[in-house]
Amino acid sequence: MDTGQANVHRQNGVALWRQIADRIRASIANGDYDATGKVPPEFTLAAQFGVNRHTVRSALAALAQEGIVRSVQGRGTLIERKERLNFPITRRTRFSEGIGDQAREKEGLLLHSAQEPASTDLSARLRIPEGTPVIRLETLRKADHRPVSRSTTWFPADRFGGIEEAYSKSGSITVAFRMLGLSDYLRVSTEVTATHADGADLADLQLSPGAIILIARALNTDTEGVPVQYAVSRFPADMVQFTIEN
Amino acid sequence: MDTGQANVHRQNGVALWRQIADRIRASIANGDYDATGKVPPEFTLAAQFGVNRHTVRSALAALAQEGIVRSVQGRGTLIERKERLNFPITRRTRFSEGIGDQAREKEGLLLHSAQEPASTDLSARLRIPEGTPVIRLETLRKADHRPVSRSTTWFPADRFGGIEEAYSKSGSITVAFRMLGLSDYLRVSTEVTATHADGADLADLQLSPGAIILIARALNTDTEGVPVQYAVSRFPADMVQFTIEN
DNA sequence: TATGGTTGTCTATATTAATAGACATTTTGG
DNA sequence: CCAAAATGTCTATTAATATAGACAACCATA
Repeated sequence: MDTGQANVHRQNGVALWRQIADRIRASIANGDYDATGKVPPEFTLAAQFGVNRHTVRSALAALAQEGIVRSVQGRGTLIERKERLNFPITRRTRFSEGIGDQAREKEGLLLHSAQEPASTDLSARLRIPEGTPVIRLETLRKADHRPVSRSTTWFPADRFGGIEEAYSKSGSITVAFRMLGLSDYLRVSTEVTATHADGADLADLQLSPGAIILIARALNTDTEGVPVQYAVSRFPADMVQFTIEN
Repeated sequence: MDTGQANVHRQNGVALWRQIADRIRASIANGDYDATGKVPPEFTLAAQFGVNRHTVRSALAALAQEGIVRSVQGRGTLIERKERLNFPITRRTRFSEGIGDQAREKEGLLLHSAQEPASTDLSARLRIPEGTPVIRLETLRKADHRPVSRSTTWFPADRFGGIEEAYSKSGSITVAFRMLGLSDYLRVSTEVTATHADGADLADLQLSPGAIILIARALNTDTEGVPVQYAVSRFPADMVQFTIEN
């Protein structure tokens, strides 16, 4: 669709090798090299981007570090991994079902949980008085053993006491809710923004610096419209896209 | 909500000053400095990020270049501009109404138009035979004289001949559709991804290199469900967020 | 098995990014 | 008006980034 044959820029605070790495990563995700299963030769890429071959090699080294490509002397640079998960955002958005069969193994890990008073912002979103106790879960989700999202999520403590255990056991919010007597819930709003990955993202999501993060801030309610969960989730932008079906 | 007190990273291909500029820009957009209307002193920022004061100065110089801050000797670094437009994505998403009163002046510019045969991908999305003529519009949207999106959008040529003129005159897709006899249309799907800004983005959207772009790929149909428009729009991520209300 | 295409490694050099320190200049507020 | 708190400017040094060229090592295949 978009050719994207824009050239690479100097003196912008982003090293050439990183810009090139980002471009190649995007091309791979886009399926541009599917015919061969290989990235074009270093020589060709260097000419294409108008840089020295060594600069391209730096870019490929970075991608190899991420596990996306593997260079083999004499053969070329092979594509190892190529994925972009699609997350449908609907009134009935659920993480695990959303992935569907895009991944064989799905995992939900509880990194940390705590009880705390609701901040001003949070209390407004959950429609509870400021300072009301809420349970905060820090979770990491994986698909086929690759981390795909890092979430911070809050629940009213009075209604969902013990949800940390329920989630820890089941690895699923949907199941945890069910264990606590909430059989159904609805996504009422989702805000989507994007930013550069910070240190925590790099560590948790196993990204390389300079990566882009998609952020979704979501509010779920029960069928009566009473807020039950507010979540801020961070996804690696090169692995994930959101789809909103109306 | 998220404190974001992650530190800055070295040797990642992204210059420290750029990482710091991005962080400060985000803090400004987030309203962190609203109390004073000023960015903290260079000394303080340097300590906060663990870098030399000169490095912070480079970051602030970049933000000044973007018109976001203005440094005044003796006083400090004043915040000039602070905006993040919100775009609701619903079944009845329209650009101009979506912005609503978030901007006083709204503009839609036609950069270029052409007629071309539909590609494989496009024909599938618009549900027309491959190669069927489509009209492509390249548009730029502004709010209060600042560019907020750069779109490429396609229409079936047989049904919407002359839409380039209609858009050019009105600066609005909604109005252009109406001029061609389509009084109503619906957003059926939107895909959201993010990437680094490329050269064209930098030029068209007046961004500084390294900026992040939110990409929305949208399909609109008439009330009968027949596709009438497919659009790929690019938004500066630090100025825009999407909201999906279910 | 020879050859062309490809990645791996090495040396050298120039430019950019980052640190460090000192001091000048300007504004604000007591 | 003075002092504190800012930003502005200058010099010097080190580390990271990028270019350039040459050649070795390896793989596929004709």
